Amino acid sequence: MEQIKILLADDHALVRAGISALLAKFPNILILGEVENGREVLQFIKKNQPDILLLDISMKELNGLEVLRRITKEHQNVKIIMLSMHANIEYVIESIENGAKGYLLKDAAPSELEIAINAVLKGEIYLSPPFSKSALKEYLEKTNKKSTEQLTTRQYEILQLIAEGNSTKEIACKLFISVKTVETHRAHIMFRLNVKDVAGLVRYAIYKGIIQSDG
Amino acid sequence: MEQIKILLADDHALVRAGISALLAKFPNILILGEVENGREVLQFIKKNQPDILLLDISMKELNGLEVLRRITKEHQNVKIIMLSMHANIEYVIESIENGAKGYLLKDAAPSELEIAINAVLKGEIYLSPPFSKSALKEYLEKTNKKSTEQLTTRQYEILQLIAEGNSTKEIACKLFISVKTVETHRAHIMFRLNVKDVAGLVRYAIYKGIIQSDG
DNA sequence: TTAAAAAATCAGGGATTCCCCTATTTTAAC
DNA sequence: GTTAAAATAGGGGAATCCCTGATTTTTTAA
Repeated sequence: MEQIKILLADDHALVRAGISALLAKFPNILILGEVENGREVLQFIKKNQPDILLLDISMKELNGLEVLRRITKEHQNVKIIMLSMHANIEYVIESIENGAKGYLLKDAAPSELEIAINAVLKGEIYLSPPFSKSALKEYLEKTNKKSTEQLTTRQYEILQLIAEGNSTKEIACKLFISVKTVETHRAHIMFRLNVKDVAGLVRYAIYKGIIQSDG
Repeated sequence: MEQIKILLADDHALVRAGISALLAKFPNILILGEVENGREVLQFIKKNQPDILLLDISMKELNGLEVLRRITKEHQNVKIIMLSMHANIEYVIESIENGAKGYLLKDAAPSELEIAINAVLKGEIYLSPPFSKSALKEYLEKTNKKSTEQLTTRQYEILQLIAEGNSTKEIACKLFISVKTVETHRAHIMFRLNVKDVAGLVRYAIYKGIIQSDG
């Protein structure tokens, strides 16, 4: 039996070591590496090809969803299972839409780990029990609704600059566009996200992991 | 060698199983039980006497700090080590003041677990490295109340309103003060916190837990 | 391939806010 | 009882925000 190569990403060393210890019980599983934030995931994955990435959502530097978006574009061969303490259906949907093959609650029974890993290796999608059935329904409903909460690359770029604290003028300079254009973009972004002020944009950006609240 | 009896309390089954697996490597450690919330800790401890309680802070039902307060009054023989993902010195101080013998970050290296357990069994107090040395210093400084990064009640109140997305005018109305006063307050707050825009205020507020990025 | 939709660009003008400075009153500290 | 800090507020100019409207480019769909 060939070994399953796994990369484990979680920002809490204890949790990481724990899950590692759990997985060590299975002889056909090999922990290729452990990393503690999103940035390290991207670095690691450039040099190594794990079969499965166990990816915690709440990480510093770059959060899991953000990492997910960046990886799935270029590394389709890596199957990603999200690890999360959030039982929000929104996270599940967002994860699956962005190419994750599984969504595992930290609340889950340890035995689920093995089940999830085997499932995604077979090409299936695995969701922790609270979701499984209802999730897909809601998912289908949402896909018909165009997922309003989606920004274009440009809008995303500008949102990031705003949330980082750049003024309208600074953004205009950096992107070589007019102040007026930046204002229009900001208005569009706010409309899309259903937010009415800059504070809301910053909260959204942090919530989504586009920027970090520290540093 | 006598066995060390441990009770493990954490609301995430995976994490619990992981730490359990880690501890299982030590023959002189016995996991007396695992529980998933504060209420269960209290129930368990009525019937069994672990030597050590590994107590996660963020749990549903009853959170760790609350459990800590209730247990230390009646069960002084149980040594409690807090488990936490929060690196806030405030939590550490609160924990130790309420009778915890240790404060372990989930960020900690797995080897710390053993070190911490041995330390508290000897009657010492163990804190995760980021604190250890600086913690007591900061504690002493705080009791003297200097800390530049401290806001007045009014400033705190206004910071919160700003970060929640209220405009200057809205804040002025809510607090029955002039728009100009709000502006002055905001300037003072920014000076204190060394930030230069509203985005920075929002990031700070989220970082400090004054507001949440969701909801 | 062409027509339609969406995205990206920019502007005018008025309301609002921001920024720097100054200033008074109230409250705390020593 | 003097000093220091906090809370209050104003003037004035620069910058930003908000709404409407518009052009060009790109993407999507028929």
